[in-house]
Amino acid sequence: MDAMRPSAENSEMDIDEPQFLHRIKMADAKRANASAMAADRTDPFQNVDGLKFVLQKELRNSDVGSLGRIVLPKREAETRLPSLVARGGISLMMEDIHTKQVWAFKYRFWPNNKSRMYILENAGDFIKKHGLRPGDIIMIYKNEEKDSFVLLGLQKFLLISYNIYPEALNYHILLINLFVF
DNA sequence: AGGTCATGCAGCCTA
DNA sequence: AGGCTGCATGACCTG
Repeated sequence: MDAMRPSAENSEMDIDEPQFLHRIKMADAKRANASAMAADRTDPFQNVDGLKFVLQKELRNSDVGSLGRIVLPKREAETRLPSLVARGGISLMMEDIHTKQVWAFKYRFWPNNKSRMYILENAGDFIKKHGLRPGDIIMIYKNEEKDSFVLLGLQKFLLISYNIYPEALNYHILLINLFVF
């Protein structure tokens, strides 16, 4: 299982290489990595077959712990998920593509200083069922035609459909192949 | 400096 | 007592 996880960055250094060349190389690699990370955060698999990237989250200890709630990134949540007026939030139905199990999550926010924190609640069973751990990634896409969403847990190659309107559940099976790497 | 977010934790609830 | 809810705190990041 750990073999599937990202390995640590290769910091091995070419001893024969002049020091300045090595530094330039490392700086370039760092920049490339940084821009790749930035791209991931905004739109890693942009607009595939009508599915628009909404957000991704690398799961933390507190996300996969016993509380069953996942903190979502604020900017993407506010701009790309349904806006929340009441702090009680909204209920979301999600269908597991493999088991056809339908999960009931709750999307809500907490007041935090003068701002908000956005939370996906009742995620404990989902986390446990699929063995998600710190470092695993979930991603949410939106199907704009159906005004619905897709949720993925990357480490386990899970494909979960998530939508506001329960009648629109079958639309993204083709995505599976995109995430087998 | 101000914002974000991972986690701490008080107080309520339930048994 | 122990778990859960709802927010508070503080480390860290960004501009």
